[in-house]
Amino acid sequence: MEKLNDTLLYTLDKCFRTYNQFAQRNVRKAGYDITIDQWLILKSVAENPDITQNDISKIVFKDNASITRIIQLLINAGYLIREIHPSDRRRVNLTLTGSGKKITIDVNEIAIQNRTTALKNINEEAVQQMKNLLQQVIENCK
Amino acid sequence: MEKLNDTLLYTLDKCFRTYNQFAQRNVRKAGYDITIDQWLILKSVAENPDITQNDISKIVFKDNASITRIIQLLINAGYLIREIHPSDRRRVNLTLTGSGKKITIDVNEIAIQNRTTALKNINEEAVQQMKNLLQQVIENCK
DNA sequence: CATCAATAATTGATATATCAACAATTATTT
DNA sequence: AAATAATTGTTGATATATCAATTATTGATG
Repeated sequence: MEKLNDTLLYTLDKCFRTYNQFAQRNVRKAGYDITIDQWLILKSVAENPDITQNDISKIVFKDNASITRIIQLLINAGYLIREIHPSDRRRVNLTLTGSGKKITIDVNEIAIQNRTTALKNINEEAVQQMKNLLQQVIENCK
Repeated sequence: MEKLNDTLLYTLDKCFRTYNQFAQRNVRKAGYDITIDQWLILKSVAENPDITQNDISKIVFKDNASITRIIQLLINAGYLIREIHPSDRRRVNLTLTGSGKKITIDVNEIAIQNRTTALKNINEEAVQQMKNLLQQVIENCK
């Protein structure tokens, strides 16, 4: 039987988890009480002011139900406001609060730094090539 | 602010999830009621008969607590037997049952097929290079 | 316009991830 | 040998993932 750690999925999994834990650790260390996943949602609202939760779920590649619950936590934390959308009562209208805006920007700085560290000694071309390969794998799995 | 989907972490995340969902779907479609994560644990027991739960957690890159709970599910499903280790009463002794052995092998076949599909049109050299890059990222995050 | 289909979001159930606290056992130190 | 430290695993609490069922609303069709 093929050894576990020879597979690409294994390395992918390990890399993603290592990166994610590393990034999360640095955010905590800087004193911010937010997860990377929560920040990604704040960021997608910041970048797309009129976005729906459905679209967020596609962007951050998570289930609709997860988005609802994470957003509830972000509201509890005072980073987001949820209202009924004026032109479509099925939708929600998400707005960043002042502290929501601040933490989105602050954590973004840390995220950029994280990326720099994670990609140390890897040239831009190689990163691009890796992205292309990952994209090809994604296509193959559809 | 940098767009979300330009980042490597994003593509990594997406690729891993897509691959995982794809693999999981194929396992279900073949009629097996087991998750990829559960199968990975069965497989690591099959490959390392005297393994501890601590070591499993390192191999599959998960928390100790998660391993305990997943193993409990595998016991409930009749795939694993847990006993006290004869020479160290702190440890557990994990053994695959007959159906545990069978499903480990069966799902392995599907996993090999999944990998082939996922890596279609990607040559061996590129896969190896991607693994190396991912490994480099892992090192950078330590 | 009444009905049916589609869409947006929520909720429930179960599995898993993570951290911290804990219990049991074994190893080490003095 | 007794005290202390280290190791192995479990449990509790909370967050998240996933699927299915449900509600509310809007859109489409006859």
